[in-house]
Amino acid sequence: MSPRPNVSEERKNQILAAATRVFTMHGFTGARMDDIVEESGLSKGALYWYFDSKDAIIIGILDQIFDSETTQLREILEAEDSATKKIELFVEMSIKDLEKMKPLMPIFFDFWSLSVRNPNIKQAIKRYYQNFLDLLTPIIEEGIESGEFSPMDPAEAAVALGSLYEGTILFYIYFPEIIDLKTQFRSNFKLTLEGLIGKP
Amino acid sequence: MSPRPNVSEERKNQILAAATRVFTMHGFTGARMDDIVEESGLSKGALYWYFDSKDAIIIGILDQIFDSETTQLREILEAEDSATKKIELFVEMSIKDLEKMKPLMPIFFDFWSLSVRNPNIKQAIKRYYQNFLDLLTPIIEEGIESGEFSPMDPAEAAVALGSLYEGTILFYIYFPEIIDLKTQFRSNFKLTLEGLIGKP
DNA sequence: AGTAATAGACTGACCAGTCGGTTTATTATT
DNA sequence: AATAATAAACCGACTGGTCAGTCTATTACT
Repeated sequence: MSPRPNVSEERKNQILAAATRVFTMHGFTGARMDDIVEESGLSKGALYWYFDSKDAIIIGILDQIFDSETTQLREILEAEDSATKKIELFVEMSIKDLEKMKPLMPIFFDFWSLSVRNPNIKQAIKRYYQNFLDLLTPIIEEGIESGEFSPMDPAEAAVALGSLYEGTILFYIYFPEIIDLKTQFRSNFKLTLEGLIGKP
Repeated sequence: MSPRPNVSEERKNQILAAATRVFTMHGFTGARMDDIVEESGLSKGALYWYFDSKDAIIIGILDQIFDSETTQLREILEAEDSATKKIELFVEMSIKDLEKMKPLMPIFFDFWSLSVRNPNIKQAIKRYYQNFLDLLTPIIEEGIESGEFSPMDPAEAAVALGSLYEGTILFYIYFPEIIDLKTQFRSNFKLTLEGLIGKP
């Protein structure tokens, strides 16, 4: 038995939450471990007790974000709807998620940038996108089989949808005053959905 | 008058070329000024004679890339083609450009990441995307007027095309073994083009 | 002679990670 | 019930190395 109550989970979350705030403000490179120390209300020793390095903290954050994201996405597949309806559901759910993610978006730039040099981070991101594609592909297959969509390569179409998703976020980051995320998102996917359906 | 032959332009290009190579290998943060010194075959004094700071070098690179990019893009507008044809031309030209840009792609992650904290870099990127949108919007307007495309907000559609463009590159970076850039690019834009055209 | 250009040793701020030590809750022993 | 023993959790001063940018000296050309 532990001679002290186990607070590991609580502390880890405390540190990840603090780190997320600090990274949001200063970026990964700009953030100092001492900033996270201060923000978390703990000490340097405590930080390094729970995480081996700055890198380990960022991977912790990534996993946290990605876990919650894909769990929700998976629920769409359960629905007994048409493929078109599922895609629409997916868009609406993404919009909701995006609102929560807004403040985190700048961190993603850092993640992408770090992933070039750090295989662990690269793997984490790849896993996430792969999951994304694995969820969309069967929906499109389904739509083609049912005759809702024109014949096409489902994997390719899934990448198209994913690209649109990520690209829209990118543009939004640079033009938040011009782009209304919800409107733009709906209109982008409406366009592509019509492309999927094709001409009769 | 210069008491020595003017080598400024040559030196600047020499430095930017070296810096591009070094950034590609190590990323912006990971690259040391001494690396660029070595790669350029010059000295630290020479580097700082031509560029005030590391930041100044990155902005130099950005301008170089963006200038060549938008110049080509502008030529499309000169063409006396239908809007559909112009979009197709744009896609084909983008594909050609992309091949050249492939090795530079990881640098863009750094640029995006840096732009969060650095207003100058942010401005440079915004300018580029804005230019991009300004070129696409009139093509779409034209298509709507001529009846080629369904009625829609041209600015919104331009953002959709831009998002697709950037998003596709993003996915390609993570799945180069699965995605064939040319095929994917063509199929993505074909999809959206059909969406633009809409049902009769 | 005068100036643009180049060289590279040096400085000083910065910061990830370490390490010896301290505290605290729990269990074992008297 | 008091005390000792134990191990997890925590603290923060310090180290060692890194690196952008500076500065003084030198070169090469007109």
